[in-house]
Amino acid sequence: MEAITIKDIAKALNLSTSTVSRALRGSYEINPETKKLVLEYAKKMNYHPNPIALSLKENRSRAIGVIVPEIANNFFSQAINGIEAVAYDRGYHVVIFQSHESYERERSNIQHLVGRKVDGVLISLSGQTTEVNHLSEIQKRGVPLVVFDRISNEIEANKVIADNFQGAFEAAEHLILSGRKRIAHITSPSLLYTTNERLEGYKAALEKHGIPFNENLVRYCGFAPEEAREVIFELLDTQKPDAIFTASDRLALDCFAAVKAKGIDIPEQVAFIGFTNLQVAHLLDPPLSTVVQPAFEIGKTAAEMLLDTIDNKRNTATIKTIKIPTEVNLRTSSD
Amino acid sequence: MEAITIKDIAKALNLSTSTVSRALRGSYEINPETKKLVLEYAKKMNYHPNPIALSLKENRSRAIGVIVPEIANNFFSQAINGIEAVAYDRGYHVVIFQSHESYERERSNIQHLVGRKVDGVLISLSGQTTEVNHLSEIQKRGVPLVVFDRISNEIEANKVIADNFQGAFEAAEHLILSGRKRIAHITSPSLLYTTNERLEGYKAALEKHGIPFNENLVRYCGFAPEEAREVIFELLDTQKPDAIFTASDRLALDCFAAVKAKGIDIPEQVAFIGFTNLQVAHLLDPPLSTVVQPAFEIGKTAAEMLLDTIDNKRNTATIKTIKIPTEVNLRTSSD
DNA sequence: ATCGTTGTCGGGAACGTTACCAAAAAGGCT
DNA sequence: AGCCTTTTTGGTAACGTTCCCGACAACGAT
Repeated sequence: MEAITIKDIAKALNLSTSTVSRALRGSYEINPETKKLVLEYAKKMNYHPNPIALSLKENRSRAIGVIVPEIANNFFSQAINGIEAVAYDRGYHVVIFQSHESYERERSNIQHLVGRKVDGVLISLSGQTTEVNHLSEIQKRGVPLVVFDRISNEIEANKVIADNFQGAFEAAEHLILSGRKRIAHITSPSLLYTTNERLEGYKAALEKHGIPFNENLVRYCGFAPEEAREVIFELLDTQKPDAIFTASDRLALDCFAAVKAKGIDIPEQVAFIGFTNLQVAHLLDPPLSTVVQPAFEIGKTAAEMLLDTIDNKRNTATIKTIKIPTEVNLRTSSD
Repeated sequence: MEAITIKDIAKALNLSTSTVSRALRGSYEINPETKKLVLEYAKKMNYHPNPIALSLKENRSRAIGVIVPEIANNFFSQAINGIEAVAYDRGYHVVIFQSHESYERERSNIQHLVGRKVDGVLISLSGQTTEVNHLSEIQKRGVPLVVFDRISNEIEANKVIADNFQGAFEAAEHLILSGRKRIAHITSPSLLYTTNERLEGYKAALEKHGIPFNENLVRYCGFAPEEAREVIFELLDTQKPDAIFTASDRLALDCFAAVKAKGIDIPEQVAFIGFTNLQVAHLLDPPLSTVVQPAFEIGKTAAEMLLDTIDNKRNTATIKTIKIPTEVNLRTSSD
């Protein structure tokens, strides 16, 4: 069973395709009776306009593309839910892609999206992405772009991020106030923007409380599965921290597991606080203190910005970075 | 900056579009020198064929669609990773959609996918889906379909599922062997196929060990956020179970939280085992026993089946259901 | 010299849709 | 009666690509 087209309708009703087309979109310049005839027949035959033909003609698709490193990451899947909520409301479809932290995949995804004529792109950069030519290129092609969470200073676009500095500051300060002195910070590769923001927050808290910054207590950790475990073991052995502040979902879990595997008591020997969106943080042993990012709201805000520029409701000349507050959830792991 | 087309190349090189087209796809009947000329110019100008035009012409897109209830569910995001792994290898893009457990959204997603001429669809049914006309319709249109995990008996298609019966059987049996008598089963809405499979496994284990099946110990629970909590509270109060076996990620977490909130000791008072793909099961308090489904492998297998039928490497006349073994991971919550 | 063959290319239609330009009929105006 | 609007419809090009068909030259064979 093939899909019915405007031509089929035209033939069946002895009309021209242009008449049918206009009737279907309710043009004023068409006889009400003809219009009714066409609409009824279309309904009966379950006619749906071919979106591909429309895209080819109009150079748009009524869909926006989203690229995230990993949907298995709770933060990103929640952000996507925020994006979908507003996009769906405003009549846009959302096409989801994963870069799997690979720069190559990210490029390929971008290629595919612009080829498919998405009306805009929302992206959170992969951990390997060090240059952003692929992004400025689609901007040159006129594709609206909003970067969220994993942003880069090198790209001029609207951006939405959590207040990483503030979150990290509060987390570190809390550890300090509970009497910890050797506060380690385990974080993502240093080329990520969020990494630096969080590091700065951490440093600021130390400085405020007169604790000298000790480079040896900071570890950058890539995305390889076994890497985190090794990094944390080495850190524990050589630096003997009395607190750990981690910078992401993934790292929090890996570190948490590693510390427990070593038989170190949390929070007695080492206090722990993570920057994460885990929904199970309160069910862990012990319950994990977290800095939570408003993932859904970040997605929602980013999508709104994007759709506003697409629909020309936003001044495209001025770009803007929206920062959304984080929230600190203290539980027993950092007591 | 607009994308360059075959016409542009033709004009620039004083050739016809047909010649350029053939040169680009390396047709034998084209002068090697002309071919070289065209290819070099195309490369220089960064030419990429317009996939939309191709789709319109060829009625296909080199993309497959995936519809899952919720990507925030670990099982599904892992399954998607399995799907992407094989699709990427075989030159197909993967378009991800969420039904959010809504039948309407599922229909709308299907519509969008066939409109966009995906070459095949992988779907895991929403919790609200009771009839599958939207699926048989796309089959009639010739779109290959594979259903995975959340399958339905009413649709005739290739299917991939975990061995739910076996997993449930082993879980229940383990609880029985550890001396539990009143084993509750909290599960998803009864119209889901997996629900029944797991229920049957649970029943079979009871029967094997001479424990009469008690309907009051079984609870079906929808997808509303607060529902699980109420259901489990009511169950605990009225039935006093000494063990709970839950049928999904979501339910396991909600129940786990509810039981702990009530101050009931796990596993002392109530043993607990979940059917889940949580990556943090071993970090919970106490570590959670689970029946894990090979999500990645399920996705991989389903995608392979789909791509095989798309590429005509598979006999489309015979349909098949592949069942993949589950694995039971015993931890302290069920001691 | 004529013919068929081979190699190389261009023209046009088609995929489904919309937009522009005509065209025909009907009606109103002077 | 002649002309100009208005209403309603049809024809065609265009979006980017491929594919079928035909054209034309060069070439060897008869």
